[in-house]
Amino acid sequence: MDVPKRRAPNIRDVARAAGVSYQTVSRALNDSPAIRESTRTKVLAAIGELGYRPNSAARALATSRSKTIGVLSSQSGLYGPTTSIQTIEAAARLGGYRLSVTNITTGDYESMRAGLDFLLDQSIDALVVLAPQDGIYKALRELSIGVPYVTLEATGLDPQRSVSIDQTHGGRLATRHLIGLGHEQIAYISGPSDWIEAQARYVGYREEMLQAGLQPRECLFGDWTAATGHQIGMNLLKDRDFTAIFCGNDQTALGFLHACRDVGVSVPGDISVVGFDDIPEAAHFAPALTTVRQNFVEIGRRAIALLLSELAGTDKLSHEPIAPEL
Amino acid sequence: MDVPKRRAPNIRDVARAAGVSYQTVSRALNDSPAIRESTRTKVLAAIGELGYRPNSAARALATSRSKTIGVLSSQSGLYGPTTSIQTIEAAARLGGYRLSVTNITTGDYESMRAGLDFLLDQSIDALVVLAPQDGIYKALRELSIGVPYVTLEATGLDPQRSVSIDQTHGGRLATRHLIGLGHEQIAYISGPSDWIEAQARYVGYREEMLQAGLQPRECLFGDWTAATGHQIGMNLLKDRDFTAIFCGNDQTALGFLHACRDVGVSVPGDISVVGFDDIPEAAHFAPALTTVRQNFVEIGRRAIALLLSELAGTDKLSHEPIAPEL
DNA sequence: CGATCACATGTGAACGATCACATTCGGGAG
DNA sequence: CTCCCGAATGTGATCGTTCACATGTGATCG
Repeated sequence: MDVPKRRAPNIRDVARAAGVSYQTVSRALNDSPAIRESTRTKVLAAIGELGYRPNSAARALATSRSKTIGVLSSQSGLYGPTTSIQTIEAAARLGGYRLSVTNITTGDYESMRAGLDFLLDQSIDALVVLAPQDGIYKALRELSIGVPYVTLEATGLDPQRSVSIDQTHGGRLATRHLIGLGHEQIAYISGPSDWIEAQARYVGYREEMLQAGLQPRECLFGDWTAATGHQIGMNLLKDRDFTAIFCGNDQTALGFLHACRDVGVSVPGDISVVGFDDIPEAAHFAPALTTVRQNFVEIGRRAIALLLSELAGTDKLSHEPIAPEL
Repeated sequence: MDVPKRRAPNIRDVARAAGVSYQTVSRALNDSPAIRESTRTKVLAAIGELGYRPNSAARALATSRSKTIGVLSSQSGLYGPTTSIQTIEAAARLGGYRLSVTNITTGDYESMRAGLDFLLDQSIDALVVLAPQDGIYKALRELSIGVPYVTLEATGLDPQRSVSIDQTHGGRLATRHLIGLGHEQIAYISGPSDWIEAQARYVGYREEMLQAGLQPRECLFGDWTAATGHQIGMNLLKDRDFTAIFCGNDQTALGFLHACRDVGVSVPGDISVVGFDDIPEAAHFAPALTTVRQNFVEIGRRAIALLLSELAGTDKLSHEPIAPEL
């Protein structure tokens, strides 16, 4: 019977090879203390010999835990979410969890719901929501999630389950910096209007302006891309009734800088520009960009720490928002 | 018995509610043709009422197909891989598959192997390898994969299972462009030395130089970041024994442009710069960058098409490398 | 020396789906 | 009216693991 059956070895094959019962093998796999060291090594040897890999589906079925964390993410090559997800993935893997990521291309309610539905069909153990748009709370409410979840970068609406950087504070920082340079006419280019954090940054901008006795300007909605930053910039620069600008993210700022070059306006001579995110490229823009750093790694770390501790039944951790820095 | 048990409804609960057998429910779920339309709707109604979701673990166990595609990806906020993965995710979801992504931070053999191991433990149905570094083939060879897989952006070493953009051709395009501008001393900044596609681009550069009767210069290894581009640039510009440079990717080019500003060298007046990738920001650099466009979306699309057709048992599709464009 | 007890191991029954096969039900042909 | 056949539905076994509990095995102690 040396004919290799087309079937992968299972726990009983290992048991037979090791001369023990299948349950003993199971114990060896799960680091049960109730097993003699000698038998454990015997079992592990058999496992190595057969090239046995535990079947995760069977395990998931028996334990009703899939060791999978679902991630709903707004489609975006954006630096922030990407960084956070990578951190989450690494931390999850360390904790024995894998990630199932679903991207949504449009931020509308329908596709959020579809994305969540897709994830919930997968019997995930926990959920990370990195879709910081307005519709998300409605979607989360309507589908009864049934598993622990966190929302990322959606400041404050649901503090118990959200990990975020204090965007309002970030907006104030950026604005204060410009005011400190002596500017009084400060424009603001935002991201899409339905992004929660973009709204929060505007709030920070607004508060800081009012506090300094200055007139906040209207919020110009972009889409986080350099192309839009450029386009809005070209429009703004026609009038040029401002001396400083706060851009919702660094890509937008890059586009704006480009517009300045096109029109022959010098930065920071004629106009001061502040970005947001501190992407690695920002230091190399022309000129180097002043920007607000967000610790996306910390975001990811906390998100996963929160979930894992909840999955392990430990007490909840702290939820204080993370402070950004200039 | 109206007490809601803490247990999620299963297929038998649905069957009971609909007044049919569990097998009939299964048939309704799997769009079996052997079921009357009226019973199907009856079953679907019961499903909706109970909020039943099929248990994917149980299904995976019974069918021995997990509907999961594993992705091994080199850690990178890099534009290319990120874009490809997003495309893959969308296409996979459309085909009913979900993605399990594992990032590796260092490109060494050990962590590749660990990453693959982690994925193979998950009973994946197929594998996408987006880790275009030298060690990957060894790792793939040593772990017997046992499922269909494709490697992405690892030009040509295993044409049957690889989807790639013709990097050599891309390297030639970029170099030819510079030669066409009349340059004779053309430098080259690469990515890390173990990246397969970086090597291929250098080959293209080299071939094109030789063909034009010019002396190719040595390959300077960076790490795809702007910071390194800047640093290498500062070094290079001390001597300034070249009039043009081909940068391995756009971020590197950005860093190099920064170095040029630092030293007071004008681009493209004194030195011509060509990038690679055509990231969305490239058009907004100062000055706007000439770059080689790679169709990362097409890469992702083909990868998933290849895998899905193999999973469905259809014939293999074409494997021609994708041509980049300037 | 035999009862006790902790420790180590083994056995049956889930988990929730699909697969393979058995059964029922109508309706048309002979 | 019977027989047969295909369409629709039902029943037992199975996938590979863990859980709950039963059983065996030494060592300890009076």
